[in-house]
Amino acid sequence: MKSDPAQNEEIAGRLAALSHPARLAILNHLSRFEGCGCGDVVDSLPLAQSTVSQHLKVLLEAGLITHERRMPRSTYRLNREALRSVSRELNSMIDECCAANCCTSKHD
Amino acid sequence: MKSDPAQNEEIAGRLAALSHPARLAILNHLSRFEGCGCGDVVDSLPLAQSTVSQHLKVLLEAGLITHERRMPRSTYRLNREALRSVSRELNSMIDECCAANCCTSKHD
DNA sequence: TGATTTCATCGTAGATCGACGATATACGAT
DNA sequence: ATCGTATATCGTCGATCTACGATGAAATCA
Repeated sequence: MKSDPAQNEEIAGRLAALSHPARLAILNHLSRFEGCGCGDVVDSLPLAQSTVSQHLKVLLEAGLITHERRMPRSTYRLNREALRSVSRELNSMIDECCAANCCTSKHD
Repeated sequence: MKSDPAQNEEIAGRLAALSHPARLAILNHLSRFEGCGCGDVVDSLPLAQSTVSQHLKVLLEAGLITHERRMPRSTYRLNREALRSVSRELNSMIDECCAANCCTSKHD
């Protein structure tokens, strides 16, 4: 129930990976076209190939997607388990915040 | 069910407010000590007063906390409704991603 | 072999973030 | 009126983010 700095850091990191519209759009695209390559994603967004590749890297490093580098076409897939896990973590953190019947009101 | 760019932008914005360990710690603190002022938060974190004030502003602008500017001590409170709403939004977005039985696999 | 396709990475420029100290503001108390 | 406390805002600096074009590597195709 304590606010663990390390845990905050971890959750914040995962949320950071999610906090960019392009990355959300990429996740959305991957959810509809399982196993598509970088180029497919590029076609679905108004961004340069290198930019999309960067965003994919961010998502990959956050563990939210997986990567199969089978040239020439590499495939990206959602890591649904990880996504659900982030969602659950945020949920429980917020639940704790909301449930906490603030034992002590410091001033009032 | 479409990936709406505007909606992505909005969710991403809220998540961005949450994606910093100090801000999570602040929310946590506020959940335990309802209605405390900036100084109280400062005492609970290894950050300068101006920095904490900044973070509070970010949370405020994201609508995740409320502010009652009753000088000399202003009070910040969690906006539990907004927090739950963010959590729910992320949840449903991820649910959609996970549920989507990717109709078409572009290549395989 | 050489050309093409697909993708990752590098280098870079501009924008934004995160932190701080210093300063300004608002108010209560003396 | 002045002082002290609590807080917000400003200015700044370094670090990180976001975007791009250019380049490099890997595999397939001609």
